[in-house]
Amino acid sequence: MASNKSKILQAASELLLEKGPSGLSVRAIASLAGVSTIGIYSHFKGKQGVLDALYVEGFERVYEAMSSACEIDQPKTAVLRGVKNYREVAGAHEAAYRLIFGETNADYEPGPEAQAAGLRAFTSLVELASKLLPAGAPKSDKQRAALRIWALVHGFLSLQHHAVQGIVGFDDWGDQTIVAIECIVDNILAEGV
Amino acid sequence: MASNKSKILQAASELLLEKGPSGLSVRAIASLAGVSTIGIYSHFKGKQGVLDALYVEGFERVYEAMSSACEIDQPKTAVLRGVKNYREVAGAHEAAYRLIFGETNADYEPGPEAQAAGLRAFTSLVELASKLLPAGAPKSDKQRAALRIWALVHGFLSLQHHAVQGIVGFDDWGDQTIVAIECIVDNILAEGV
DNA sequence: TATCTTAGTATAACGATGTTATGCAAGTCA
DNA sequence: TGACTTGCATAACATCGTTATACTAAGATA
Repeated sequence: MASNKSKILQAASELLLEKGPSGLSVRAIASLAGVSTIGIYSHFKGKQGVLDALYVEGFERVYEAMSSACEIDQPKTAVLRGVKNYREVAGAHEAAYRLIFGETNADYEPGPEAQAAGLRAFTSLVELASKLLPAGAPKSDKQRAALRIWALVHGFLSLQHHAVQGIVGFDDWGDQTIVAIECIVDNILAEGV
Repeated sequence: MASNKSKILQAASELLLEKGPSGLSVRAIASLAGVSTIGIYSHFKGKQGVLDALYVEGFERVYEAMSSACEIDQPKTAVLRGVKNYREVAGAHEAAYRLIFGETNADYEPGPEAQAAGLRAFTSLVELASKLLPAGAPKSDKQRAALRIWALVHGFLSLQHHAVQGIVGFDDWGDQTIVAIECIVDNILAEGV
């Protein structure tokens, strides 16, 4: 039997997906989970706690997407695989992705555990990007390479999620992302960061 | 004498800047502007209308940043100037920038006028990016080039605004953006899109 | 056994939010 | 003048996140 705690998380996830951020109220979560509103406060630290849990879930998916790509030996192939994985995760769980990037609740600030999950995900991305650099490259170089890749991939996703979608008829966001990433990756391989 | 309408806008802008999104309540705006809450509904279409006005303001600044860079003849110099202008605008008006990218109020969806302002800004960006392509290049190619640049610049800004700021000690976001943009620009100049 | 502590729940309420119904004052035009 | 629109103020509405209070059930301790 599922615990009330897990039922609350499940309900919150469903609501965020189907009703959007504005439908994610404490009362709605409690009602869908079949508990009283106070349950949100006994099992989590209020709405903030529930959002934190979803935030962690979201970044853990990113972590796995990067880690699995890390297993590929060939550096460029591994990075491109990671980018595709990242886009798949962001597409399949758009609500969680928006939460991660602060587009869900302006008041929400991730708590310590949530930030730790973000750090783990970023670390796995740095590890993936490091494959493009010499083994002994300094940490700051690795981070720079990772950020360059992440900025580009996330930038495309953010524009894609944004109203620009309506402005410019465009159906090959994924291909465009890959082309641009290849350009950046080749540059890193050739010149470092 | 300033009209009540302009006083409301001014108050909303100040509140968003100083108190953040959560401080931007209808009552707070009205109070700071020295009008009654109902004034927000006679002069604008409620909170949505005020946000629309700020949204338009924000995109108009982006438009100007792109247009002024367009006056530079040398293509690469013009684009780099545009990127620097864009980052300056986003930095000087971070609250407005976040509003534009949906990080302020999850419920808010830009109305028709706001979307039109966004389109104008994007058009000026396409015009700027077009300098990198042959004069007769198809519109879709120009849009692709513009999106590639925009995604990278915005991606860096979004990560910079994000919690990543705390995760990775990093103080040369601007330089990193320029380096990556140069890579993309050179690639477009050499191979098209 | 009897009492105490603790966790989880339910009800109801608090303050704050966006919005609106009602009423009033002033100006405009027939 | 009389009918009308426009702008404002007050007060109220439903909903939001949160919490104070009280109750139940289980486990621990004497």
